Amino acid sequence: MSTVEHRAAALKALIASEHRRVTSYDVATLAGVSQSAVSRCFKPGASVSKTTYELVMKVAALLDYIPNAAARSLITRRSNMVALIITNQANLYYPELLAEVSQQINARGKRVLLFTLQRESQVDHVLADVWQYQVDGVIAAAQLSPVHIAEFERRGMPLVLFNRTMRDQIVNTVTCDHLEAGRLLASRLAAAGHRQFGIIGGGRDSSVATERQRGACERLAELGLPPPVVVPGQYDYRSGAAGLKAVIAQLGTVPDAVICGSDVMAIGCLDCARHELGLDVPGQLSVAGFDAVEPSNWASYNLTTLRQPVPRMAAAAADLLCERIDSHDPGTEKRVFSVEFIDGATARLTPAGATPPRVATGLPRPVAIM
Amino acid sequence: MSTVEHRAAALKALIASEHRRVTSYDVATLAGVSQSAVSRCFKPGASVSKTTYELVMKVAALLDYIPNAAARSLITRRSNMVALIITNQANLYYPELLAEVSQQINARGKRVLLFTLQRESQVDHVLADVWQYQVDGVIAAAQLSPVHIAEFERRGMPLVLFNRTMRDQIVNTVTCDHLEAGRLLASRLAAAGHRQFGIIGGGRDSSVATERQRGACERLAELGLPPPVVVPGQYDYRSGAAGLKAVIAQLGTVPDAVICGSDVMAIGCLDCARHELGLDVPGQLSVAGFDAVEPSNWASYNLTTLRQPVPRMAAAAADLLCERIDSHDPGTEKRVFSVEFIDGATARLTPAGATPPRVATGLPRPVAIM
DNA sequence: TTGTAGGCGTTATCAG
DNA sequence: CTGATAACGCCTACAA
Repeated sequence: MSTVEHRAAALKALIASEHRRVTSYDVATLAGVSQSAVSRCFKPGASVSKTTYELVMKVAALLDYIPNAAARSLITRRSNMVALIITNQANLYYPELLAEVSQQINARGKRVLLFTLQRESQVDHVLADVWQYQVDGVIAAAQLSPVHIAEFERRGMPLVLFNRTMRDQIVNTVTCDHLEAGRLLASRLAAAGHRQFGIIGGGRDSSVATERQRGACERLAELGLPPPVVVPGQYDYRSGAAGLKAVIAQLGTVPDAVICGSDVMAIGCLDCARHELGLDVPGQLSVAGFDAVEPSNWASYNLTTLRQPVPRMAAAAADLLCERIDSHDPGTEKRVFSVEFIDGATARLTPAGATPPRVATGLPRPVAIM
Repeated sequence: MSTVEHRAAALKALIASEHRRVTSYDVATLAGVSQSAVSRCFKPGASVSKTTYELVMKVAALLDYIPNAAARSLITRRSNMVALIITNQANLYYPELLAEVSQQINARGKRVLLFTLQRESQVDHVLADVWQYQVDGVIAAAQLSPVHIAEFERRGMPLVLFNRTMRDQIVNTVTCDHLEAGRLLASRLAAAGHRQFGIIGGGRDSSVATERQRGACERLAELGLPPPVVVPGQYDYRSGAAGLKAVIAQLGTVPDAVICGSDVMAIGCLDCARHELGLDVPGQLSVAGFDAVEPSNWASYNLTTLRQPVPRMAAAAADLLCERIDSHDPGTEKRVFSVEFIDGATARLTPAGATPPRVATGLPRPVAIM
């Protein structure tokens, strides 16, 4: 007499010899039910009797059967995959972004198909793959052109941009208010008496750095302070040192404060100031960054910086995308978060809320800065 | 008279109204060829006349047609996807690993399905997804149990472990020789006259830290030095400071050198020694790490450490996996890389190749240390 | 609750 | 080189 275990083993051997996979049909045959019954057992909330369910599951386990996602997505037209397009830089500087997005997407029953970009030019290649793989939606932490955005539109592919803003584009985004962040930093530094600023910006393709820089400049102008010296940077450690020297060269003297477009540049700036130029920070020079990356909090730096709520932003991006996927509604939405001020030890600051210097324009001073 | 462009536009509208995708059949109809002809045009190296090819491609472009990967993988039994399983920690400390692996996999015509692990317990969940999605192979930078490994075997799923070794398991791995790295560091420090060592290890589940630690201890014993004080760590900044204090407490004095299981811990140790305990590093205490992460090279640290050739290892992992996938050969292989010594400024060292102290056991001294 | 039958969109085979 | 036809493994009305 042959038990179901024995017959399962024999069937498995046969299947292996035929170089094919275990299918729902195999399970059905062995369990003595129809193929659709098996299918229903693997669909949550389907109508199956408890007896059938248990029998099918037992046989499935015996055969190591697992439904084939490709076949499923063919008929459901849902791959349950989301593409995540991210630049190398973004992952280097916010490694937690990836983990958070991935966790959030998985928590919503979808998988992440990952594409990392080394160069801007790889975008076209990556998008071709995205269309092929029939992902349900895309989260992009990379610069897309309006032409690319239009293609998403045309194909009806839900898209969420992470920390990228596109002027005049109707598209879902999750961002921090980087303009406000730049203004805030300028306000706080100006309130503490800094007058001459240097700014080390980010790359040309980064809307984030541009916004931060614009916010700071705007605010300094409002306060009637002398125009800051602005030099470009590439977001890396070396840019910080090079940027500081360039600022000093252009100014002919050491500025009161340097605002850097990212923490890594701020740290480069800081190390250069202290170890290479022998400057006292914050005594002679204040240095501030953006992002609050892990090293900014280390004892050797203790950087004055602004933190983005990356985990919350990642969750929002996942949320927003899944909403768009499930609702089939092409409407767009922008979710904007505020930064958190990190009062480190690399800038001379007066306590938040202290009276800032009267603004040159004579405007009433803002009620609250933070 | 209706041009092909007009008819394409009309067909697209029809397809959209039917809520279905553009298929190769649509292209075939519009181009006046068979569906198989269209299929062949998208298969590199297939036998198609130039005329047909160009006609089909033109029509395909007009319709925005792109082959459906799910349907293809159903029949070819190849998804051209590779799962990458990585712990959050690994991505935090080696963010370049992800980018490199991803690039290498893409360069080989495959995509990366990403799974990040927050906890060990998520492995089972992740593996279930891996089977569902019919990936062609898996690269794992996470700890898998022998039971998991056996399941890969059973399902004939190619697997490459990244920087994890499994005793008595027949499995493909790409690793650094961490035992050798630990020995090397101990040798160099001992050669420079350090006698009493402290070691801050890694978590229990990390074979990497264990090997490094074992190598160092082994070598110190061979050299007849007093047994080092070993304390556990969790790979993070705080563990470095806590570890240093624990070592000092256990020893009753400051050791000559502390070997840390990772750079981040070494940096924590360094900051604690300098800023909290007021110790002169390397004057009173030498500190060394492992991994040569980016901050280890910053001016404030300039850490003595060992670098793993991460890009080469990533390429090797991708290579090895693709080989296993394409060859259908279940044979396994282990690729082992050597670390590179980074002679920073946090340890007193004599130049490489200088005569080390005679070993206590009287064995002939090794020909070359590096 | 269960089984039957058709189709998702592609590639592979084979005859012409 | 080209076209007809049969899979691939599953989901889903629909009928029983």
